[in-house]
Amino acid sequence: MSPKSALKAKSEPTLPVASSRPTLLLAWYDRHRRRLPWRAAPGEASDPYRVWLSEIMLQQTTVKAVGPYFEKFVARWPDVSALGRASLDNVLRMWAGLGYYSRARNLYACAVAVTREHGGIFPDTEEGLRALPGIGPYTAAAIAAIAFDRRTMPVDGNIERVVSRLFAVEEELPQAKPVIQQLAATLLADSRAGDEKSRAGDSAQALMDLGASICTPKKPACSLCPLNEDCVAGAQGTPETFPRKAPKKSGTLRRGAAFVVTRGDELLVRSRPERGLLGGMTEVPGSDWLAGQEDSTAKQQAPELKGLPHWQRKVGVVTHVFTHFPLELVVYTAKAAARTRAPAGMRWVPIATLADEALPNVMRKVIAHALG
DNA sequence: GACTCGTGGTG
DNA sequence: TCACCAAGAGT
Repeated sequence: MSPKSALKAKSEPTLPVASSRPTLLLAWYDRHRRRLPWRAAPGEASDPYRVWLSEIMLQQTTVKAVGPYFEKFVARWPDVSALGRASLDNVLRMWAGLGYYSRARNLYACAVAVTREHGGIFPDTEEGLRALPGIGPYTAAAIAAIAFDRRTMPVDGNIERVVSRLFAVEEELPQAKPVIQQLAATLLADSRAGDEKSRAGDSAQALMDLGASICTPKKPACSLCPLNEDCVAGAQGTPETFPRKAPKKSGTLRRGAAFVVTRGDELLVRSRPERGLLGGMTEVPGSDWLAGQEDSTAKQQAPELKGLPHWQRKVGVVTHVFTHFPLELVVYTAKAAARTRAPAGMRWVPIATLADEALPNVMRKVIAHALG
């Protein structure tokens, strides 16, 4: 303990330690923490592999959506070396439906790197973690704190919201990120000398649990909040107006056509380019997806399929909303003769095994619309 | 710093 | 309904 803090402690002997925000936060967490599949039991060491896997899956994705995927992954690949020995195709198939598919590619690349370059052991520092594929500033800090008890504060959307309310940060996001990062770090409990744990991971997860269950985007339950007493936005009665941010523009509608061609009990599919939207995932052939495109224009774009007779347009359209644009697809179906060969770059797959394909949800919608 | 990148839930 | 949001990263 430094002379300065010793002096402070002596001059303010009546200030109860338990009233500090970090302490209140941890006390609340010990009572109300969520039980999640990737969390170690209280007092037990957490598995860096499970922490890493969950953090990647949880990027921009809800706890509820991640649950089944996490269980599937750890059942099939119980450690990072097992995942590193898998194939990218199998990883993409297991990831299908969870979204943001570049995460799956980076997940696999990271597992290979840890297996081959780090002997199957994750780096235990923020810097070392940050150098791995798919691990950015947030995830590096989260793993360092949760898995290795490094005294650092990861800042995600939850923590941005909690902190911006607690201190009534008027600056808009994303400009406010550095300020929020600094303020968030003040919520870490002090490191004690010797064998005392910093509990940085618990502090971070406490803020996330708080953001998920009490300090919610809309209608926060301030009366249940352990930090209610010194929340500036709460005192102002305006917690919902934080964090400040500029309104985002919605994307322009794009249209396209999709062609569902069957050959008996098989379906014609192809793989999308490795980079870009739905990179590397399976799709049925179709037109480009363009703003202002007419359905009749979209239908022209299938030169490889021109030979097929009896095209039938399904009534209605399939709609899907991506992060930055909504999409409308018209669906055409055709039946190919028994021994029709797949055009270059395409292949026939049994309809019965479509569930095992790396099919993004928008394609599942298209196929269901066509065949259902 | 501004875009790109999925999907499902919410009020 | 629809805008917003969710344990963000890569370019």
